[in-house]
This record gives sequence, structure tokens and C-alpha cells, in this order.
Amino acid sequence: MEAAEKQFRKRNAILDCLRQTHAHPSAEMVHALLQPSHPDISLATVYRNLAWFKSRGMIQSLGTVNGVERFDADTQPHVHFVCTGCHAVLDLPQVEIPASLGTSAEEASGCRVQGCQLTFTGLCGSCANS
Amino acid sequence: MEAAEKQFRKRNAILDCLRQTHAHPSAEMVHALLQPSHPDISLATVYRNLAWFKSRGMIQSLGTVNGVERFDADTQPHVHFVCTGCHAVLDLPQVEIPASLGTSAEEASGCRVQGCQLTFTGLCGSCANS
DNA sequence: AATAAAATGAGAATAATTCTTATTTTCTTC
DNA sequence: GAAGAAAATAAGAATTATTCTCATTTTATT
Repeated sequence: MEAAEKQFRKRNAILDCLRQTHAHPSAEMVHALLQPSHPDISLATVYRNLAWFKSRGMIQSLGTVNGVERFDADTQPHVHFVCTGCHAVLDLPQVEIPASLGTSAEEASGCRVQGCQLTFTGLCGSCANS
Repeated sequence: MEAAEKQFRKRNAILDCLRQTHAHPSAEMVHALLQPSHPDISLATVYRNLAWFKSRGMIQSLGTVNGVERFDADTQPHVHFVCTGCHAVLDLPQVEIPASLGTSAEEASGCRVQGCQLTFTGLCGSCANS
């Protein structure tokens, strides 16, 4: 195995995991997802590296759902739907955030706007039917 | 003092407090704000009643800022700005959420949309200058 | 006034997250 | 490739926001 492949194996596994899922997982969910391929990864390492990536703007936090922080490897502003029943988080790529909102927000607040989150809440299909 | 005035004195004090501030406070902040007028109110009662009001749709949670849940007595959909420096939460009443977004979200997701949060993050005026 | 129901205070319990420290892995320099 | 320095990790302890328990107090009902 070459050096390049060995570098930060676990750190990279965490980022890859986040990039390959659409579940917008929590730290515990990432840890669980990694169990098959990396059974020896510790939960502390998952937390540590998620914070590391986040501080470098490589991933974003979606805030907490049911008291647990959720993460997304997609750092572009995009719209989410959070199910209040099963706590699933879905992307809504069909919904566009008007660019005018950001500029309008900056003018209105006198603040430097750096990020934006638009989140809809409600019941997903399966939770609405049960 | 009449019965009507005595009913649920502390519960009402908590709701009044939330209605009178623009700070979008946490449970601890509400507790601190109530100290002068209600020094004998317990933190557990603040948490309990915030959850009570929330479950009845009388207040809303804005999610967590810096790991702490923040509340708002204004249950209408409206836009917020969260300062990542001092963790202040501001209303941006000048920014309007296009109604089309909600219907678009419902069509896109196939989910029943019940709520919507649009939050901008960045640095407030004083944090940007320090 | 007597009783039932609801609300509260105090502190214990819980759970997500962060921190500490010893160890292991990776990187740099020779 | 070996030696030393730097970074990353595992394991579990510590922290902290929040919830829970239960005895007591307050309020509502009769």
C-alpha cells in the first residue's frame, strides 16, 4: 500500500461516507455506516473529524434534528425537508433559493451574510400514512 | 388577587417573557430574564413550560445555536439571522419568504409541509468589526 | 372546607458531545 | 530505511443541555 493511500485512512473514510450517503447523518449514524468497512473506528474520531471538516468548510452542519446534529457533505446552499415523525432529512433539489433573498438579507440586517439554510418541516410520505 | 390573575402565574410569566423579548432566548436565558420579577422560578419549570407551549404550537423552536435551543413567541414563518460570533439571533422582517417556495416544496417532496425556516448565518455588525 | 388535579422545586438521571491521555500512525529528515 | 517529530486515534472520563422523578405546593372542583 502506498503512502498516499494510507494517509488519514479513517479521516478520509468519514468524509467519503458522508459524500456517499443522502441520509444527512449524525455522528452516530456515520459511525454505524462505517462499521462494516472500518469496525475499529471510534465514535470520538467521528466527532473529531466531523468538527475538523466543518471548521474547514468542507462539510456543513444542518443543525440538530430531535436533539442530534446532522451533517451534509454538500456545502452549496440547498433546501431540506425534515420529517418530524421519523426525523429523516431529505434534499429538495427542485426548490431553488432565490438569490435575491441573500442580498436582501444583507441589506436588511447590516450583517455579513455567509450562509443560508432553508428547511421545511412536516411529515414524509410514510409517516403521513401511519 | 383574583383567581384569574393567580392561575399559572409562572407559566404565564414564561410566555410573557418570550413575547416581550426580541432575543430569541434559550431556556437559560428566559430563566435569567425572569430572575428580577420571579426569583423563585426554577429552571426545570422554564424547560417544562417551553416544551408545553411548543407542543401546543403557541411558540416555536428555532433549533439550536451553539448547541442550545432557542425559542420564539412569533409562530408566523419569518426569516432569522444567526451571528456565528456572538450567537445572537435577529429577525429579518424585511426579507419575505416567497409563498411559492412552500407549494413548490410540497410538490417536490410529496410530503406534507407544515413549517418552514429560513435562516441566514454570518457575522453581525459588532462581531464583524472585532 | 375537602378533595382532586395540575404545577412546581430540587436535584438526580440521561444523552449528545467534548476532552484527556496514552498509544499508534504518519511525516520529515537524515 | 531508521530516528525523531508531528499528527491522529482509542478508550473512557468529563461536560453540559435537557429531561425525569417525586415530594410538595398551588389551583380547581365539589
